[in-house]
Amino acid sequence: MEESATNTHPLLHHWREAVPHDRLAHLVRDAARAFQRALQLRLAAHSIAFGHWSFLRILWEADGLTQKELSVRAGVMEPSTFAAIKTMETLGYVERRQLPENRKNIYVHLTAKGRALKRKLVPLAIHSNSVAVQKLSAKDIQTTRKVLLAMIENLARDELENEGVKTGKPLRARLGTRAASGQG
Amino acid sequence: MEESATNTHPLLHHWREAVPHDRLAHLVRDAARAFQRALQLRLAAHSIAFGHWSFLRILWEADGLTQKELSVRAGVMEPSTFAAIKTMETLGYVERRQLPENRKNIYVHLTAKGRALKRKLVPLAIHSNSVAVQKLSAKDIQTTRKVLLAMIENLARDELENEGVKTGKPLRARLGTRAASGQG
DNA sequence: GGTTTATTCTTAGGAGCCTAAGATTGTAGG
DNA sequence: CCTACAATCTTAGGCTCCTAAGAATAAACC
Repeated sequence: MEESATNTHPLLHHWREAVPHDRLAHLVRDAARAFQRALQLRLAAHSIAFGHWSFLRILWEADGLTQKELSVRAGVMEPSTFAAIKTMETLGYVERRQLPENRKNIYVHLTAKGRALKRKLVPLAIHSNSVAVQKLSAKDIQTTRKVLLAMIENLARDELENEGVKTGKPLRARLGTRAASGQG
Repeated sequence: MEESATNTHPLLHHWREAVPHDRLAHLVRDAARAFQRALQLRLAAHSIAFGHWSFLRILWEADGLTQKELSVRAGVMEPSTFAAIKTMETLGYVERRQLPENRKNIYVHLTAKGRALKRKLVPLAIHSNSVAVQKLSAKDIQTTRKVLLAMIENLARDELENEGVKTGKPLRARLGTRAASGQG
């Protein structure tokens, strides 16, 4: 490739032609970054961190969840949630409350300020998604959704199965029950 | 959702049912993380950092590239490449060389040690990919590839078009020429 | 030739996510 | 009750990637 066509965005590089069979992971990765950049740029115009978006969206639908529940729904580990929620508390988007009946759990509640963001932010996400799916058929999108979901499940299942068979570290049984059924 | 089914891997949470139309970005994101986890676990058994993998693979195919060229091919920014290559140099996988004809460029060359990793590491990636595509038809995979690529291009094009129209920061023209043609 | 501009590498600092391990609180069993 | 275990939050530190800005070099222009 000595052509060196007009250089564009890094993410656009040479996907167009060189797509051997083992590049699927790269493609998914690049797509994820493209999505993140797109939304991040729009959120930045409102001074919202990308990492807060996921939690805001969950809380708009279900206020008062614990950090643990937020972690599960956002698909991230507890420390990630903890850091994000702490910052969001500082920014005045949420409050962290304890109940006398269970002082272990921290219940996260939106403030009026946090609730008000919904109206501003949701359209940004919708727009990003619209941009992404331009000129693509609903059928192909649906197939992609199915494939992505299946890959997530395939990889998660494999990880669970390989639990104790690690060459290096023991890794402990940190993933809980092995409930991955089959295909969806 | 007070059900609290047997808790599984965070990435598996509630994708199965709740997939409204604006969750495509999430799905792509989760898939990317699943891929990363899968490969990372296997690479860790050989004490290879996930972030080095991309560069090793590029160098196996094209040794002696500059850091800039590596950045473009890996789809990351220069500082990311710089940090990775520096570490890889410390680990003895690559050497950084300068030529008298152009003292600005740094040419990155694999060492014997770096070259030897190929035999060990490539099978790991192939296996990860095989796991991911289990039970999926070649046709659906192909569609997914097409859709992901189109989304990357759609989002990149949009970013370029919105270049100067930022509400917040000027953002400068850091993306170079606006070469995004049309559809692929 | 000398000044401006562009390219490339580098430094500095931050966001988002992770694992490992500690602290606290709740639960179960003897 | 009191110990052992489990669940949740928290701390500490690391990895990957980013933007912004500085430094060095090359290329372009007058």
